[in-house]
Amino acid sequence: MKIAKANSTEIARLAGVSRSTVSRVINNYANVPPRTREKVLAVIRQHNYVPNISAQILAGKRTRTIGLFLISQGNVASDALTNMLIVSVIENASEYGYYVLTHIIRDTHDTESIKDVMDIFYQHRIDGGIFIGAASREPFIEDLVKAGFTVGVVDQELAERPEPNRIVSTFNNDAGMKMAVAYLSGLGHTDIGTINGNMNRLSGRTKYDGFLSAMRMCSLQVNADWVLEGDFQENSGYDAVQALVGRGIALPTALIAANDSVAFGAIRALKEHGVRVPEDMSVIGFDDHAMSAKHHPALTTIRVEFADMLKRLTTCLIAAIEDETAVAREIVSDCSLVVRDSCRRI
Amino acid sequence: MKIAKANSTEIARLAGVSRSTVSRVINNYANVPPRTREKVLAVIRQHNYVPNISAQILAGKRTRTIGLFLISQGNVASDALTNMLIVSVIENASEYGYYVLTHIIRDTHDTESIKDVMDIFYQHRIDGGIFIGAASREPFIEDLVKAGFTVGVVDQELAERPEPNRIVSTFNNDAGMKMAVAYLSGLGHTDIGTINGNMNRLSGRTKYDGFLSAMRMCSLQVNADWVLEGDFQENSGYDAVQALVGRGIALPTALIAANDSVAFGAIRALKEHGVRVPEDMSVIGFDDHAMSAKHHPALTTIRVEFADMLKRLTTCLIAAIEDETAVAREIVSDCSLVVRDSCRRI
DNA sequence: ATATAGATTGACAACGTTTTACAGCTTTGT
DNA sequence: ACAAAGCTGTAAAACGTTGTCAATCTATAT
Repeated sequence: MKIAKANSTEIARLAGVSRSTVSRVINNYANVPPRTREKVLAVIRQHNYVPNISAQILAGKRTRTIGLFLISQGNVASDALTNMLIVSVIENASEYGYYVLTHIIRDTHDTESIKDVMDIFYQHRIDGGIFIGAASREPFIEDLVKAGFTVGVVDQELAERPEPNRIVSTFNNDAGMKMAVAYLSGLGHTDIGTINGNMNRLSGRTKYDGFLSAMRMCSLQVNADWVLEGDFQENSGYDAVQALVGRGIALPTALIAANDSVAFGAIRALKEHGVRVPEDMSVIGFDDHAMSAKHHPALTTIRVEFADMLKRLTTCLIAAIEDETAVAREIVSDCSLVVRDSCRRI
Repeated sequence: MKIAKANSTEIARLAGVSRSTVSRVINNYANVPPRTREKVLAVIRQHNYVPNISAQILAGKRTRTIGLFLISQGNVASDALTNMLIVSVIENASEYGYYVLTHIIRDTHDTESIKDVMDIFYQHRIDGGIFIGAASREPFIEDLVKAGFTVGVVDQELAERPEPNRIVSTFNNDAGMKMAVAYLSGLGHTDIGTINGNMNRLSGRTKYDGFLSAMRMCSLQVNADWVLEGDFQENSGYDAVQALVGRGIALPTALIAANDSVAFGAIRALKEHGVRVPEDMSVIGFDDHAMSAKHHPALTTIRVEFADMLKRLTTCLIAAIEDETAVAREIVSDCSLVVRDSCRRI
């Protein structure tokens, strides 16, 4: 069905002015007297007139749309954290009158997938984009930055040299791990193990590196038997602990999980083997997942302010889009230790 | 920074043809000879040329964008189910080369909020929209349908009269409730209670109505003491059970929760009072939340194929956008009973 | 009354594409 | 050799805005 829509010519005709004047009214320019403005506004209201966005963009206006790119690498589906990130971006963008076009990148190594992303920018569908799950040095992001597009990236480390149209938001995985180790060490633990996330992801690697350097800093030995593989999924925590217990070797007294889901899985497996948390084993998570406070035992964890982080990143991106000068290019969010019931003094 | 972008004039000049020919190549028209086509494509590739989408739309093409509208009514944040819905729409739309603009409607009774939504349509930012959490008879949706926009709505009941540009997707809450009651009744339960969702939401009301008629159908008495208030949130299940147990009255032998989160909360409260699930109390959830299989005890629940539902709705919407004739206007998804460990024969 | 500054308005060329109408050039059948 | 028919390619008119420039009013000061 063809949608009948008034255009500015029609409004101008009905209001007895020129299209220019209608445009001036729409864009709130100062040089139109109240009487004329009111007359035009009345006609606009009466006809439900809304300017055609494509025409506005074509004539040089912003799209007032930002892209939100989620790198899925397999598992994007039903995840409360991802939802929080998306909602956080959308709600914040909305505050500034911006819309969000969300796109999922299945595989950053696939030419087709990347072409899709580049096209969104080159088509001029969006004014800028936020990338979650990609490193800011990823080649295609470099390409976008070089081409002059404005991007924001949630990364694990800041860009080596800041560029005006690249905003990098990090949270300090490394510092978080140090908090976890220091806390456990303070409770008297020396036998500390860890369940890693995917090591082919930067966040997996930085967490593990953080763990290693934190252990060194606290003068604790890293026991290779207690460094378990995981993939940020709940089941991987379960499986890792099953395997560990199954080997019949000595257990650590504390475990640091790459995230809360992994910690849940680990605790589930521990329970099944009669290892009580926190009596027999202290467990620390990472992220402060929505369920962590409700979990039994309530999970001690390293809280990351994801929502706030994305909110700040969105705000910065929009600021950079609207005014290319004088805006923060680096956002560092701190982690904090949330002490609940899953750790115990030894 | 100004983005340097080739336009079709430039491509035409470099390829030694006219702009029209470039356009014909881009749009894959038949009447351009292979030699010319190749020549033009080469130049396009070489210069990373991508047609300006606004210009295309302005000249009468589709936006190839659909709106995804989430009605939040307060609680939209960190919810795995919502994420699944969003991802499902985006991934499916992507299959057809469509983009998704996600928008959150905070309050369907707020004029400003509704105006924002209408504007997105009237600006011609999107070709159609999907609404989650609104009834298809909601006035502003009626307005959109009347204005000729193509919309898809996840509703609890089909529209009274089908319209070519309105697609309604339902899942049978009512039938789901009947399955739950019938299952419990089959296990020998007669004392069945329920924890409702928000009664100001259609899904809350239809579930409760479904419960009532299912009880009638199974010739079971509804005990008003066992009809508990909830709001679809985990805590409301906890609170409802706390209140119930606190009253010191006889307990039902089974509870049907408005969704799995509420069931989790209810079970948590039951556990705290030493009421074992399923030994002392059977509990059935609704939705089949991602956590339900992992929950302890694994939750028996009425599974709703949300992802599949949204996928079908998206496909239908796009079909309706591209071809206004001969497309399904009604999508009914069935629920299914997933038997796990939270119910027991009495 | 006149000059002048300032306020208001309108005409028109962009913006980058699609699409229509048509002109020029080949074929093809006779 | 000629007309009809098919191919290619071109020119120009949309599409609906914005923004610049110049023209026209209006009020104020002289």
